[in-house]
Amino acid sequence: MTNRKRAPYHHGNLRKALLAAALKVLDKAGPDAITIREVARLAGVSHAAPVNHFKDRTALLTAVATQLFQELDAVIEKQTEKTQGKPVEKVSSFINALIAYGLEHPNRYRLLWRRDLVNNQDEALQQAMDTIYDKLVATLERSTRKKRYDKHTSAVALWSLAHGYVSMRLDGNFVPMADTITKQPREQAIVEAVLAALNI
Amino acid sequence: MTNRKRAPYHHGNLRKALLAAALKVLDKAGPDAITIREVARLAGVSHAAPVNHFKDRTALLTAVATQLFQELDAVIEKQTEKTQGKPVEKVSSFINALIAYGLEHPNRYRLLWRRDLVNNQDEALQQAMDTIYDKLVATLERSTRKKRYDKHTSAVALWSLAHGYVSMRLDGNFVPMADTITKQPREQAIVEAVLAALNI
DNA sequence: TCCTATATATTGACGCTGTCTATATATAGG
DNA sequence: CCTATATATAGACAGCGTCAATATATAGGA
Repeated sequence: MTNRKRAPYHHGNLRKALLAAALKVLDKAGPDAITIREVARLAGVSHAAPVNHFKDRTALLTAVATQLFQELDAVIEKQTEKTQGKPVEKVSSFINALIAYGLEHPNRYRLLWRRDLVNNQDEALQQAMDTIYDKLVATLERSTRKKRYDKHTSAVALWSLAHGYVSMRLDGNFVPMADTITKQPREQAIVEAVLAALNI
Repeated sequence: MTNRKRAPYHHGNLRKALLAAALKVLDKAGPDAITIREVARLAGVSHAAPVNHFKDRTALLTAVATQLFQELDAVIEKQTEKTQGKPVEKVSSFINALIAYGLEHPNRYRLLWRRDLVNNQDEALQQAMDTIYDKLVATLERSTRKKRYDKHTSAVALWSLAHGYVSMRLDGNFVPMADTITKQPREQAIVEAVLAALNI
């Protein structure tokens, strides 16, 4: 009857230390730079110590990604909560928070979508992702205006737009510029356009 | 005065063979599976032979990516050429061709946007990418309807939407389904919605 | 308090990788 | 024919993930 949550034996809390080290490496050098041996070094343990907490590299990255999805959820929650007004304002806040998170934390955002690096069957990971998507759909449902498309089409459109935009920005494919007609920041213009098209 | 284009000495045309092998590995196992040693094995040469044609792994992947961008350009060109009608039809064809390519060639599409694996300063690569984007902007310019947003905002919106949608689909985040209101395939609905919002 | 089962950590090994150096060989062009 | 050059090989090195064997610290029952 050992309790996983209690401080462990030798290191103190190696699991937490490894996650912290992985996050540090991630922010500095990107997803591929997270190696078992490097995080072990940063935590001050041998290269084989992490296996007691993460069975392989994929498990470590899955845990990091799960944590980041929860962080993203919290950030979005905070932004949408303080937004007053019509449902469209809530949805707008949601999408803008998603975009802002990606631009502020490039490598964290990159890991979120490197599905080849994580265990996609992991329940905690799936739940963390689903939570966010479900909240978007729920927010869309608050809008009572007559829609041309169903709620999932709207969610997919907004999510795709935001994800595509952030991805391209992080890849350096387009620079942040204002629209020459509306004078808005480009990302604001495209989100607004899609919200209007969907009649949110 | 040697001519790079002529058949080389020992292998015949190792450069071409390496690129073909890399493409084969890519389709089967994804970008990360392309290793110098594996493509050398497939080409029947020693592990150090490729260095004469690609100075390192990044150079090899850059060449593959450049080739794929050219392939994508050709596919889009073919689709838009045979599309008759209003400018909006041309733009629609362009975006649909982009989406179709991604869904048909998942690993090729993935490599295109793995900027960490290629040399982003490579001129041929940049040119191949720019060619495609420039064609989208040029196609948008054919439309004479009064726009709410400038051509780059429109291009960014459409490109982001398509890229985000394909990325999420390839990650298995949403399944292909019809919109329950319009009965259209989801990707058709979202592209149509954005085209309408942009007044193309 | 001691004893033992278990959780945790270390050491060393294996095969894989990219890349470098030294060496070998085939071809081109004078 | 001869030499410079392009191309290919063989071997080495460090870093990686992972596994097996071993060591050690802790928990909980006797």
